[in-house]
Amino acid sequence: MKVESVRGMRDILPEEAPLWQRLEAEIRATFALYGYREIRPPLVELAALFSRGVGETTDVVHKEMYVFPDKKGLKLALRPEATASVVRAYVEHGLYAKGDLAKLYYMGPMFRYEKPQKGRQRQFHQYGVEALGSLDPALDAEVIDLASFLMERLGLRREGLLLRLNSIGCAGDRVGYREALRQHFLPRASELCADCQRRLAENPMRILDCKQPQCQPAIRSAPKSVDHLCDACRHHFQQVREHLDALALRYGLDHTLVRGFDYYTRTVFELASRELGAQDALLGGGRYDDLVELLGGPATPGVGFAGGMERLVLVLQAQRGEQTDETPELACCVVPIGDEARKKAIELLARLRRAGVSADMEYMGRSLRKAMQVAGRRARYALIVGPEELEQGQVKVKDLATGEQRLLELQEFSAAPEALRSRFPR
RNA sequence: GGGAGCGUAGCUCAGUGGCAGAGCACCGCGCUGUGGCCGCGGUGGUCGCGGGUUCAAAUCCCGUCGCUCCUCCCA
Repeated sequence: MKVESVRGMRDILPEEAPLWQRLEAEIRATFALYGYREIRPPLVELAALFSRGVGETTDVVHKEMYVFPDKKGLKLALRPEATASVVRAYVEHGLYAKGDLAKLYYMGPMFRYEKPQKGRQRQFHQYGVEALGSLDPALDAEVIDLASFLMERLGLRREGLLLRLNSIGCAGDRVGYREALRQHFLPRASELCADCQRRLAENPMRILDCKQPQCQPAIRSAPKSVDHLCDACRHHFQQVREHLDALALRYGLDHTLVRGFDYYTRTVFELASRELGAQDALLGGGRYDDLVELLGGPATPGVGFAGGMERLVLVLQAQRGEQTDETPELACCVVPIGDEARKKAIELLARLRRAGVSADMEYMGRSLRKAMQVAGRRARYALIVGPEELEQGQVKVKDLATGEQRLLELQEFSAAPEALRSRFPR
């Protein structure tokens, strides 16, 4: 049997893990600043949750979802996105009963059966927020502000980002809008690509998304969703834009932005990077005022966004390339000389760790010179434990940055943790 | 889903029919108990996998798996 990872599923190795940890910490801190609390739904849900919530005809559900039967034949799915899961949890646990706005965030792996390439894996990671319970357009703007602020904190230059905005109206508006699109595209069907001819029957809004050159003329002259909004939706969109202006958030209106999931209503937006190549979408989101009710809860509006972590890691890696961080991982490396000293060294090593001094030892049977070399790479200090020192009741501490050496009494290892720790300043 | 390129040592890659290589990394020695520089030596490979052509295949052909890029879709 050949052991290798499954296509599209990759290991995040220790080398890369600190970057992920930093990214995760930055995301959590930012979400907390905006009053969001973490929710951790399971990775596996009933497949029906997504076919109903996200939409049976969406690419993500009908082409890309991992679906499998469990031992009882129950149709399960690895989550392709998390909004449906969060809303399911919201309904299932009656979070609405608290009569307040629920501000929830999540972070974790998602699964889509796609062709892998740079910045796109089959198991990938998303972070996102969901604000459930308010129709306030200020909340739409806040969610966009949050997304934008997070990118700033991660050091993405504003000029490198592109915020696209649109409103696709409420369910009622879309009935009329779809009809208008159908009337527009039907006489031009022969100009459209094969995919779009199919979309014309299934979901004409999808045509707006098409990038095929042959479809562009018909798309450019197509009716705009913003011209088919009811009074309430038009007012809402106007308010969102005013709030964005007040927050000095720059955006471009994109009448072809319709997003890939069926649950969106009214505000939809996307943030892309100009510096990422083909997979340039950083995050996307919008309002979904019908989803809670659709999944069995009371009519409750919602707004949120989700972003991909792989792409942020790519951006952060590019940034890191310019600077070098040479802080050693450990405070101390214990280097014993001889078998007798080694026994004592193991004891001292345990004491260091209990005092909060990160420390490790040579386990590979390397020569003293080699052990010192490794210590020089991994740690700030080398603790040399040899027969000569032990005879005096001492060990030697070498500062590997300066080369200075001093002696340390063995009694010091029995002192208070803070005292011992102070002997190894980083 | 469609198109193109690439898989050779842990890493980066050279080798394009004739003994599988270099640099870096790793280990040892010079320097018997002290790292970073230098020098010398060494370990390490089913040449992604399977089949075919050939006296002979890392090299040519077919298939397959994986990665990368474009397209598509998206995060």
